[in-house]
Order: sequence, then C-alpha cells, then structure tokens
Amino acid sequence: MRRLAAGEVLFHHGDPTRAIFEVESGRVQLVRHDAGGHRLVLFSAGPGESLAEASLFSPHYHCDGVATRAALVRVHAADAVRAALRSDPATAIAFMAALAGQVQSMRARLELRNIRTARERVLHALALAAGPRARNVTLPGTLKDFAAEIGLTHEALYRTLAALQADGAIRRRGRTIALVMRPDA
Amino acid sequence: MRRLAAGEVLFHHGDPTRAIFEVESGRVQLVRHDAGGHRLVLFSAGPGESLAEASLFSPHYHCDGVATRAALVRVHAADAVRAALRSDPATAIAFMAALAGQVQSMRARLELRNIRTARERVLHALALAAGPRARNVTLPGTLKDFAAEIGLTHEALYRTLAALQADGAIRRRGRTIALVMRPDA
DNA sequence: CGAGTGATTGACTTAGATCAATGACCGTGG
DNA sequence: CCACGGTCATTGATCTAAGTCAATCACTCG
Repeated sequence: MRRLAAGEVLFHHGDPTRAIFEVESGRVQLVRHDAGGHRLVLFSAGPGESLAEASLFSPHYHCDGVATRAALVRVHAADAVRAALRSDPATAIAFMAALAGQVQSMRARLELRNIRTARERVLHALALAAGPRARNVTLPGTLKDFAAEIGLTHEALYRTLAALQADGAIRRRGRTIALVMRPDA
Repeated sequence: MRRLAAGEVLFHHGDPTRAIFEVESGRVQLVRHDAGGHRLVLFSAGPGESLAEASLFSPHYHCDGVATRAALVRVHAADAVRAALRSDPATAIAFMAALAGQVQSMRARLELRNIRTARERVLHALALAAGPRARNVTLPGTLKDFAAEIGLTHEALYRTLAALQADGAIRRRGRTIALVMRPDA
C-alpha cells in the first residue's frame, strides 16, 4: 500500500516492471509525453481499477504513472502476480478479461480519433462516456482533460460545446452534459 | 480451417463470438466503419498471427474480420479456447502476453495520432514500423493503407513523403523506405 | 485491350491550432 | 480573513496545415 500526493509519480517510463497497482482512492493516470512536450493520457484509473497490467509482460514500464490527486494504491509485486496467474485459473481468466476490455476500449478511442470533425467527435465521445442508452454524462475530470483525451485543444472543445448547445444538441449544467435525443438512424 | 477469397468477410460486427482465428497465409484485418462511411483498420493479421482474441470475452464481435487477399485461416472454437485457457497455464500466459502486446500496440497507435503535424506523424510511424534500430521499412500494404492506418488522407501522405524525400529525411525505392540518420536527441 | 486501382500532383477551402486576453474560482499562507 | 498566485473556462483574431475536389499516368488483371 502506498500513499501518493497530488502530482506524485508512481513509476516512470523505462523503470523495470516490479509491480502492478490497484487504486484504492484518488486517481492515477498512465501518461506519455512526446518530443514536443505534448501529454497523452492513456488510461485513468479510479477506485477499484488496476493499472500497468499490460506492463507485466514487458521488462519496463512504457509510460509514466502519475497521481492526478492524492491517492492510495495497493501494490502487487509482479512476481507474485505472475505466480498467481500461473496457479489460479480464475484469477487468470479475470486478468485476461481485463486486458481484453482494455484492448476494446483502446480500439474505441482510436475509432474516435478517426472522426475528423470536432462536432462529431465530441458527440461520439459524449455518447461513449454516457454509455449505450443514458442521456446524461458527468465528466470525471475537467473539460481540459476531456479535450486532451479526445484529441482536441481545449479551445476547440469549448467552442464546439458552445455550438452544440446553441443548436440544441446538448444541454449543460457545469460538469454534467445532457445529450438531446436526435432522431438518427 | 477455412479458405477465404480476397475481400471475403470472416465475421461481422455484432455476430455472436463463436471462434477466434489464426492466419495461416494471406492477411485478415479487423475493420470498423463509422457513420460517415470511413473505414478504420484496427488490426491486420499476417501468417502466424491471431485475431479476435479480445472478443473471446464479449458476446459479440465488435468489428468486422475481412480478408484483404486470399487467405487461409485456422478456426478455434471459442468454447474450446476458453477451456484450454482454464486448464493450461502455459497457454493462458501466452494468451495474456498476446493481449498485453495488443494493448501496448494500440497505445502506440494512439500516441501516434496525438502528433499533430503530418511530417512528424509520418516519421514516427516509419520509425515504429522499422523497429528500434532498423533504418529500413518495407511497408506491408499499399501507401493508401498506410495513410489510413496513421490517420492521414492518401494525398497528404504522398505529399509528406515527397517533402521528406526532398529534404533528405528519407529515401524511397517503391514499397521500401529508408530513414536517413538524423542527429536528434 | 479496357476497367479498376494505386500513385502523384495541382488548386482551393476550411476547420481547427495558435496566440492572446479576461473573468471566475479556489486553496493557502501571512 | 483576505489578498495573491494558479488553474479552469471562455471568447476573439489570425494563420496554416491538411482535407477536399480534380486530373493524369502507370499498372495489373481478367
């Protein structure tokens, strides 16, 4: 168990993979930085979620793990986890399912990035965040974070949201956004 | 074992997940289509590679499986695979490693999409395709496919390649591209 | 030998990135 | 308890890289 202050780094890109983590409270993100200093959040783990599972099969972490706010994480030594996966089929199956889920969520995000226009991208992202039949989303983080996650500058996101609101496609109250029913296919 | 003609569909988005596949020869891609008719290739499996593993834990396939050319695929019934994963730790570990690899490759692609300029994006993609220290890449498919994979229009890709070649950052001979050593960090 | 597709280049347009400024809010240290 | 520094949210002005439309040439495949 380890306690992290807001902004504290749990592990660095390139560190040898010694453990995987489970978030008890707070939030920890997997982050990568490109040459231009741009920041990409690959995954964001809240209470009950694990992170760095995929690194269990690589010698090094391939991104940074950073607490976005004060957090408490459970630390599982990599060796122990690997042993458990080998000896306990149920654990192994659960682990595979988690990885499969990550693959699919990454695919969804990639698909989102393929949408060229900001308007459609934002609408899809909101629909995705809301889930299949929900009409409302409460964004987990700031609008800025959301912008980064979907690959837009924050300015573009603000403008797009303002435009969507103006023609009645969404309604907003702070962090919460309501998708107005559209008669689409 | 199943033989596919070029363009033939192995499974459709939404079909119940009854099997996963292993490519013997040819090439099979996981493809998704968005509302605008745009096409996104999520994964491309050549000889020896498997596809649809991630779907083993969902009730339905979440994308289409299409042969890009004549192909021969080995069919593994989902039930049998699940049973094998439960009973044989070695198989299970290998499967997990494969999924973990997919997660990381998706992350790499997502990172690529975060690069805004075509020039940098193309260079990164080429470096990625070439591997850590290789200087040459022979693209698996057409330039058009490559363009789609990295999220550019084919025109933008052609122009960018031409520009890169013009200032000596790359050299080309047909499908093969040589990255000219840059004195970067 | 035509039809279809990839590769390539030109001209034009535009959506979104960039740069910039402002107000609201929030924690915090004196 | 409040002024201050910091970040988020928002909007304006401007610019440009990449998308879109279009035409041409080279191939390959029945």
